[in-house]
Amino acid sequence: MRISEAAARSGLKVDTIRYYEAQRLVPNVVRGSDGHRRFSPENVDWLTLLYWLRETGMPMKVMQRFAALYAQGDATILDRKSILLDHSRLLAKRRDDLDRCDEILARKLEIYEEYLQ
Amino acid sequence: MRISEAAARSGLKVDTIRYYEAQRLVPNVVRGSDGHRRFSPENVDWLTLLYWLRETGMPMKVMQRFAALYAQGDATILDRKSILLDHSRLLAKRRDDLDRCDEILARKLEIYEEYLQ
DNA sequence: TCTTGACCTAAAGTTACTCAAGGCCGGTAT
DNA sequence: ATACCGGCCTTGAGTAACTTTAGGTCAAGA
Repeated sequence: MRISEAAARSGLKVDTIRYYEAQRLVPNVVRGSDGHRRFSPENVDWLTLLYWLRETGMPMKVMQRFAALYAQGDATILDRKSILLDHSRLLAKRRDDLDRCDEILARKLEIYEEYLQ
Repeated sequence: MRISEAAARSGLKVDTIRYYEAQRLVPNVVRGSDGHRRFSPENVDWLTLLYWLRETGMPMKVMQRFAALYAQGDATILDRKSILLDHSRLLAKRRDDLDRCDEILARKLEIYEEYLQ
């Protein structure tokens, strides 16, 4: 499929996909005879994963390492697993941050209410 | 107190505090006779709030609006309240994103396990 | 007295996009 | 046939939010 559809399906913007490809984050993207990118379902799966990893704060450098491993095939699955497990610990930390921030907001809003009534 | 202590207490870096002040995000910071910044407990409270708002993804522009209102005093509490309520909706969205990402990671890890055993 | 450490400013550098300029190409309306 | 449109292409500049660097002041300790 073409880039606009890959964007719609993955969540990433067209520009971001091109940028990610230039940064070697998206292996195996082939071109049609017109020079346009053609995305396979596997490509789109990968882009979708990148979208969620970025959305939840994985740094570019880690994504690059992850993509390099992915490009090397199944022999790197153990390494990729450990990257995803690390990221899942980061998700837990972020959830804690959200809880902490919620508390702080609740306290502030309480103080505002005192002023308001 | 001095800037390094304000940084330690708020969570922000020294450099970020200076940058935020330059961006008018931190009202009422006074200087000592040596030209150094002096932070009151109220300043530090404010910085801590900024730290958590940033940490949970509030854009700079919103922080600027929020800080401008804060600088104008109690008459703006209703507006500030609505900014914090908006942000708290954003927190909910982010929690959903984390859950969605967790699911995706779990599926990937499951696939990896199949390869690994 | 000399140096160390914490502070200061202004300006350049970095990250991760994002947008703009300019161009190619296939399809459709005139 | 030709004019125009939308979607793709590349390169390069622009942006946001810091972060680092360069260069300087000043008080206190060895």
